[in-house]
Amino acid sequence: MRSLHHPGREQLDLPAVLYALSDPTRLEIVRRLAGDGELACGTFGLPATKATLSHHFKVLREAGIIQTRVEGVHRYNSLRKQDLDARFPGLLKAVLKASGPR
Amino acid sequence: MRSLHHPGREQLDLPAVLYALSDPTRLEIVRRLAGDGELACGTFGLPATKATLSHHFKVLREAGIIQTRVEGVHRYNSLRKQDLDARFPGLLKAVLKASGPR
DNA sequence: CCAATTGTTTGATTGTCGTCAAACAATAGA
DNA sequence: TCTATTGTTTGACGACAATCAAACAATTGG
Repeated sequence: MRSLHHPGREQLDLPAVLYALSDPTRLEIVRRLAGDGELACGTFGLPATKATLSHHFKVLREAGIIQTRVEGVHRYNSLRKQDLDARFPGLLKAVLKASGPR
Repeated sequence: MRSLHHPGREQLDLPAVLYALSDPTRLEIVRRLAGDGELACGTFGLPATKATLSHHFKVLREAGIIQTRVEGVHRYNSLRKQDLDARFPGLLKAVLKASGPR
């Protein structure tokens, strides 16, 4: 399998980040990660096939919003809070707050 | 001409707002409005035809990010700062800050 | 080694987006 | 009234996005 691509902190692009967050499914993924820290792809229970979810994770990953750690047969995803906050201060917090209380 | 559509404050939708802001041209429009207050459509000097710009203004307007006031032959656009801040506290500020200094 | 599990990739389909030229609408001024 | 001026709308085109099924890859357990 091709290795997972994670852009560096300096490469984070605001339009790309906003675009990635503009999809309801991806926004929901981000909200859950914000609450739970680290989650495997299969544990989200969202109404989409695994192929579709894999696509959404890829969009979030390539925008630099999440990072994916491989452990055995699982992929554990987590928010890149520090990188996002360093590059776009207050943005993630505002988006999470705006997306409603958990 | 059909009257200009402006959604109410309560109807502002986060994904739609994030999507509208995810285009570089639209982001630039928002940045200029944030600095200059109120601007006619033709005064932006952006590299696009008037048809394309009209489209971008429409997307911003229908997402509730700007409001357009008709005066004579001009359309004056301004940011809906108060509505955005009421609905999504801190979001506009974070986006503007993240989009770089003017 | 074999089968089950987890997730990615590919190929196809369907729909939307950004862009432009051209036609249109509305207003202001001569 | 005629003519600029300003902006919107329409129609078209190419590019891209969301979705799924099916095939594939990688690991774990028996």
